[in-house]
This record gives sequence, C-alpha cells and structure tokens, in this order.
Amino acid sequence: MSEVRVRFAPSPTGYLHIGGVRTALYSWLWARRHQGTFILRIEDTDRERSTDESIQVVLESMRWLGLDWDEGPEVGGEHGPYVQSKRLHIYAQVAERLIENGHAYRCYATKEEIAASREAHRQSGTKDGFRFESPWRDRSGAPEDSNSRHVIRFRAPHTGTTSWNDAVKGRIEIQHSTLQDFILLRPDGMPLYNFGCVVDDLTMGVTLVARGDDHVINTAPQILLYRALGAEVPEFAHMPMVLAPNGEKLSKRHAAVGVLEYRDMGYLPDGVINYLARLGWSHGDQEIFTRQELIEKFSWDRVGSTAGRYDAKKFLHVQAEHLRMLPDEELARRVVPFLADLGVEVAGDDPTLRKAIPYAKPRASTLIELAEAVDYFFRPVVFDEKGKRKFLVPGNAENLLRLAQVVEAVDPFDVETLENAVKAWMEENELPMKNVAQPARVAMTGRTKSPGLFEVMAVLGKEKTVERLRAAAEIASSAEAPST
RNA sequence: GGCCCCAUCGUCUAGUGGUCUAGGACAUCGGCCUCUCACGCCGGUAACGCGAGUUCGAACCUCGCUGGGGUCACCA
Repeated sequence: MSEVRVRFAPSPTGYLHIGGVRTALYSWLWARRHQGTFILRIEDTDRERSTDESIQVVLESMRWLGLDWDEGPEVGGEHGPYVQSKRLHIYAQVAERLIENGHAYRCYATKEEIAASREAHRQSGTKDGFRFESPWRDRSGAPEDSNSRHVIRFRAPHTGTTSWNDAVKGRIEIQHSTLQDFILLRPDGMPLYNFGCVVDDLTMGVTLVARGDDHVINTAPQILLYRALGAEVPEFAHMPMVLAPNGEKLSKRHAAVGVLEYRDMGYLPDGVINYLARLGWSHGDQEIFTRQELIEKFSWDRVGSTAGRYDAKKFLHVQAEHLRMLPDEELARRVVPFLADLGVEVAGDDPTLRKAIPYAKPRASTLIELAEAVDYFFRPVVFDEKGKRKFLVPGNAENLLRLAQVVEAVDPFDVETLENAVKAWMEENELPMKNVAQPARVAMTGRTKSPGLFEVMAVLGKEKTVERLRAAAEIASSAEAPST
C-alpha cells in the first residue's frame, strides 16, 4: 500500500465542534494505524467568520485531545503553508491553468443579475433546483473594462454522471444535471470551498478525504476538478453526522459542542476519544478502548452508515471508565487544577491526596467530581445543613466523644486496625453501626455520603479525625433536640 | 420540492440467508453487597418501520411505501 496521507481541515469559526473532532479522530487513527501522515489544515477563506483566536482554539483542542499532526500550523511541512488564506497565489495559478485548458472561465455577472435569475426561476414554478447559467460560459471575450470585478467559474458538464466508491457508504452516483458552474475564485482571490479543498488536497498529496456526509454532494464537483487538472482522484470517506438526542443537527442548544468545554468539565481526552470513536464505529461488543487499541482496530468498513445521536449519559459513563483506568498517581496529578478551582491548594504528590484517590475514584466520573470527593481532607468541614440537623443532635454527642476517645488510642492508624478497634467498642456497648456511622461521617466530612468511615479516618489521620469528632460533639450537644 | 444518504431495543450497536424464541453496552426497573453514597454482582422490561417479492428458508437480497437526515451560496 502506498503512503497514507490524510488531513483534518476545520474552519476556525469559534470552537472545535465535537462532530468535527470525530472526523479528525477517524482520520488520525487511520494515519497512525498505517504509519501515515496526519495533516492539519486551516480553512479560513470565510473572512466573515474566521478569526485568529479561533485558530488557536482549534490548535489547543487538538493538542488537548492528543491528536498530534505531522504537518500543519506550528510544525510546518513540505507542502505549506497550511492556512488557506496564505495560499492565495497557489489557487490563482491553478485557476489560470483551468482557464487555459478550457475548464474554467471568467464570469462578470453581478450579484444582482444572479438574484434576478434566481427570482425568475422561482417564479417559473419548476420543481428543479436553481442553477445559475452564466452568460459568460460561452462568451469568448471580456467586457470593455477588462479590470471589472469577476469570479472564476468551473465549466461543469450538464449531462452524464460522476460516481465513486465511498469508503463508508459504498457506491454513490451524482447526476451532472444537478450541478452548476460553481465558483472557484471570488473577485478578491479567495477560493470557495470546493476549489480550495481540491487544490490543497492535491498539492498536499492527500490520499483519502474523510469528512461528514454533509459533503457528499460536494464530492462530484471535486472529482470533476481533479479530472480537469489531470490528477488522480483520492479516496473519499463520508461518515454520518452526529445528531442531537432529538435527531436534529447537534448544536449548542442540545449539548456542549465545543470540545474544550469537556476539558473544563473534567473529562479526560481518552474518555472523549473513546465515546466519539464508538459513536458510529464498532468493534464487536467492545465498548471501552485505549487509544492504542483504537489505533490497532480502526477501519473505515466498520464505520456504520446511520447517523449517531449524542447521548450525554453514555458519554459520561465511558468517561468514568477511563477515569478509573488511570493510575492513582496520575489522577492525583490531574485533579490538582480542579481542586484549585475549589480553593484547595495541594500538590499532585501530596501523600494525603494520594491516599484519598483510591477511595474517591469509584465515586467520581469526572475530575471535577473527583476534586469534590476529596476536598474535605484539605480544608475545614463545611456541613451539609440537612445532615447536620439530622445527625449532629444532642443524642449523638456522647457517642461522638467516645468514638474520638476510642480512635485516639488506635495504633497503627490504618483502615484495618481502626475497624477492629471501633467495632469491638461498639459490640461491647451494643451500639449498632448505623447509630454511629452517620453522625461520625457528618462530623468528619460534613456530608452524609462518603467513602467508608475507617477509610476516611485513615486518610484524615489521627489528629484531624479526633479533632473533627470532638468539634462535632460540641456542635451536637449544644444543638436543639429534633422538634419532632 | 429536486438531488443524495439512511432505517435492529429509548440511545450506541452486534448480526452479511438457516447457529436469532435477535447478542452486548448506556439508560431504566427489581434484587444482592452494605456504616452512607458509589463501585461491583445477579436478574427484568425493551428492537428487526410497513407492504410486496426472490428463496425450502430472510433482520440479512430486490422493489415500493413510510419515516428521518443532508444538500441545493461570491459558507464550509
């Protein structure tokens, strides 16, 4: 097999959409699987919407996901520049060639003329789609003022068909009668999508073009363009789109669509990648994949043909699986910034943090939840009001005090020894675990839900455990008895 | 509307003519475990859109219908 060269070509218009990420991911996996080249190209020819900040967002998104590119912005490459607005001279050259060989022509029609033509078409009541037929298609000369504003159009065939064998959809055939003389270059020299895309893919040696299936129709004009340039046509892979839960096009209204939002919500790159990979692609019954497994197992023929719907719950589940797969040291390191957001400054190699992670891990799906599950080890208890009212009551004060006493004598201060000592004390006094556990839990964590009592104690350490139990006993004894 | 694509549980999917009284995962509902909450474990509900063919036999092949999506720009 010849070298695999694939690209991801987003337009920088705000954020990197999660659907776009999936396209990027599949291409990246394909490249990595075949030791090929993954190219990142910025399609910023829409001046209205493209911004430099957006380019940075795209790069940052790709970096965060770990989808590294071999050629593209910041890393360079032999076929640069990799930003379309810096390639205008190339498009101009190619367009000139197409004019010379008769495949393209200068069109001086004004926007007003086109609008009028569209209106006339509408009035005529035909059922066919509108195609602008430029009077300049068959005119040889130019207007008197040869500098006048014009675009360059492709001389599209009116009859026949173009077909290709799509890597995910199979054979697709498009009627030429549905094509119009699409514009290659605007008066300002900016290429339109179909032209810029083809020129770049061609000059960059792209062997397979992967994109969303909203581009299926564009493939016909693009193939025509390749042929007009006497070039070999690459392979195409059109994947179904990611839809909203209700079947609409996925947008901000339905979910977080910018991929960086997931970073901020405490998702892991591998969690995002796994969920997206599995949305539309499958490998038997396997649900959870490491990045390496994805690289080894990905193939276009396992990409399904039905549009996938975004499912936040499944996404969170897959994310949680990856959180639990991460070694504790690594989790401790990664949770630090999220703890900082909660106002807790702690180092990634802090021994208390390191000890707390294994107990917090099964209770968290994201890094944010993980941070929230360990914060009380590092700062004064903040009581859950309901829990406080229910459990820190006079009737429990004595037990809390005595528990503090029992615990104070425990050595070594580990889970097993603690459990033995406390249980022995409870048995002696015929105290049911239930009566002791919740007040103690609230005392130590401020909440009614937490890891096991003895686990919390062991992480907290003797000093803080005793201190918190006594403080809670104090609160309890001075609290009013429950009114009911 | 024209053109293009698609159609298995609520969702993601396995299934490529018989092994399917359709499997897995998420969600959901029961239960177990238990000091709370999770994790984990066990079990349940739940799908081949409809209609014609082809065939001894169809979720799998063909056609039609219905439904959904995409696209018809000097956006990408």
